[in-house]
Amino acid sequence: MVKKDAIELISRELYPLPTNCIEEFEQRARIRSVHKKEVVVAQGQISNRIFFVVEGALRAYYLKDGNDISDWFAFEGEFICAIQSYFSGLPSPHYIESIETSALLEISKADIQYLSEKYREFERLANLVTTQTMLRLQERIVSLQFETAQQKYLNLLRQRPNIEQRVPLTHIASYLGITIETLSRIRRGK
Amino acid sequence: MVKKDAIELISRELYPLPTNCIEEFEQRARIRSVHKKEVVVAQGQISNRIFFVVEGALRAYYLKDGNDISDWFAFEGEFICAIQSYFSGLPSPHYIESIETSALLEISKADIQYLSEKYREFERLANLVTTQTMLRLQERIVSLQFETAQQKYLNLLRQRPNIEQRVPLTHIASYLGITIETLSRIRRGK
DNA sequence: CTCAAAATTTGATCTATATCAAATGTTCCA
DNA sequence: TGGAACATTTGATATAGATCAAATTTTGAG
Repeated sequence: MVKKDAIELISRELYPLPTNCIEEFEQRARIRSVHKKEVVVAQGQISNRIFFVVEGALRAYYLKDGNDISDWFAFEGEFICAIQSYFSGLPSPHYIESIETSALLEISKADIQYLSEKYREFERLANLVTTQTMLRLQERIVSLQFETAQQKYLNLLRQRPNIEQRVPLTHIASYLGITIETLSRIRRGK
Repeated sequence: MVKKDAIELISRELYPLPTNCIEEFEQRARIRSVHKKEVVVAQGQISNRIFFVVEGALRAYYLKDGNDISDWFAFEGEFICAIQSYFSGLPSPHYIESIETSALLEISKADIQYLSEKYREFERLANLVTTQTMLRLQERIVSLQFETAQQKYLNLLRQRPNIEQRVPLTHIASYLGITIETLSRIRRGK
């Protein structure tokens, strides 16, 4: 069963959870299938959910002066959420949308709080996800701060070697803070 | 006494800690005075310490092609650490240095782990710091990703209205990902 | 399959910001 | 307290990457 498998995967890969915790996790989480381009969180919405990508790919993006700017990608085995809304309880500046037909494990903040309260291991797992996210954001800042368009592109390819097979170049360009035209020219030259 | 005051401030502002926890925290943390420009963490060093700024100001920076690039500022009431080294246990790419004569509350990862294990409240406090750091990094990415030099500067001033009184412009410029000359010209025009 | 819509590439400019250089202004310690 | 070291400003020029425009390629709904 997909749900149990996903939770066991999380437990195995991130932080081992005791059996009862896994069971309660299973009761409170749900599996959700989304088709390509489906919007999972809309801008302006208050979202208190975290999504774990079981299968497929999603992205978070926001609009700046009408332009679609990608801010985060999540593939199998990764988490995604409307980070600002989730932690502040305010409307999300981000959209979250699937890039491919995907299967998600979805869980609410209330359930995360309940499980964290009850199981210390769960709390630790949740905090591990936060810490890893923080470190990933830190890396990205360094990349955005002073690298050339080409360096940022090569950097991304190093971290996510097959992103080009799964994500349209438009999204990759905005994620890197450059235009599609510039990305295209960089790719030609390499 | 400075140490106790600092810890009580943390407990009050971030997450209330029980009395015994405060006492043990006090036993395990230490107050450290540093003079202006003192290097608290050097690049290449493995640092497993977190610093809370009781008084003064510090910055984290790294060298890229010989250029000094500021990456994080911490003032009274804020935390700073060599984030990558702290969490990975590997040598730090960052330096941490004081910008002013400062007083720091210093605590090691081992002590944080001990206190987190023993006191759930402490663990929650530590995770709160991580979460807030993550959100701050997220904001910064948005700013670096597609804003003009001027927008980034005004943004920073909005978040930290009196940073110019305390931090040399060189450091502000590199923090924003722009040159000192550009920063100077932006300032003239506003 | 077909064809319109969307994505990507290519080309010709433009511009914000970098780079290089030098003139002030400020700091601080011997 | 004088001056060397450092920080900031100002000016002249160069350039990476943006913008605008259009051609080509890919995609996917019917």
